[in-house]
Amino acid sequence: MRLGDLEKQVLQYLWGTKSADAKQVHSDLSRARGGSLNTIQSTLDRLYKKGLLSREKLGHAFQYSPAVERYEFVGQLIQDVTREFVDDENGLVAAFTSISSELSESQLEQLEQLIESQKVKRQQGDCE
Amino acid sequence: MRLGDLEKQVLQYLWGTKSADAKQVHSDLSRARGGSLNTIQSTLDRLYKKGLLSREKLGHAFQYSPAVERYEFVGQLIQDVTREFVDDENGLVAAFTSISSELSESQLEQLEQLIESQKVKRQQGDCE
DNA sequence: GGTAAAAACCTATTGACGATCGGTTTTTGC
DNA sequence: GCAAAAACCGATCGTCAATAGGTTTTTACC
Repeated sequence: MRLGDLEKQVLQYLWGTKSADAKQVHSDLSRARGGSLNTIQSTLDRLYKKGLLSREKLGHAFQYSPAVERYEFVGQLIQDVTREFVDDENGLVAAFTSISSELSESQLEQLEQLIESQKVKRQQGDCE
Repeated sequence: MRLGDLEKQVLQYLWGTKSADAKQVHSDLSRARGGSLNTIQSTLDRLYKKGLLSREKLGHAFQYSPAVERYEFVGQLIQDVTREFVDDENGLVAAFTSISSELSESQLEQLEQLIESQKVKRQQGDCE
């Protein structure tokens, strides 16, 4: 999934506001960077076609909102990039090893809890 | 850091063999996909200029080898992609949350140990 | 030391793709 | 129905990877 700079900005914007039409996005983003409404429109359209945004006719214009949860998406990208460069099953863990030294105390703490709760979740009812 | 398909293949190849010259890379990779020696040469050169390979004149030809450790590199990519889409400090952890459900039992185990050893490492001598 | 082969290097050309925007069609509201 | 707004189409530009031909440089051997 290749995203250009503007696409990223727009996506970020929508993660922040949850929902907006082209005009809104343009008026907020163009403040800092200029560009025409059309550019924003086709960027929104591109993101929509990539499945990253959903849209709905609300009155006159399309109302766009993120179709993917922010951290879901980043998680997906992480898995993509891992699979892309690592064959074996434990590549993610290996890559994480090299990251671990740069994590803060509290991040380590959070991760530990995350893992713990994941393990608990599996012991009791392995639903779905 | 944008890498094309061939660049990835070459990088993977060199992570596997540790060191090779253009001719070797070409003869091994072209078996499956064809392409000229020149293509491999400029791909190696591009990767070298990106800092992903190092090279050394060995006899006549350049001997290329990875300048980055495989999992270091993937770890870097993970951090890049995280920073790119997440502002706050805990983005990586949040993204990891969405990944955690897809991890195997043993992967969770490994991560837990990794975190534990990292914590221990910090308690005793917080060197450098 | 001159010459032929090999390697490095330079330089297009092609193909994707994002960014940008002009122009046309469709929709909407009065 | 008509004017304004929005959607849609298409063209151009810039970037960059892939590819490979051609030229220069290096190497090795006689």
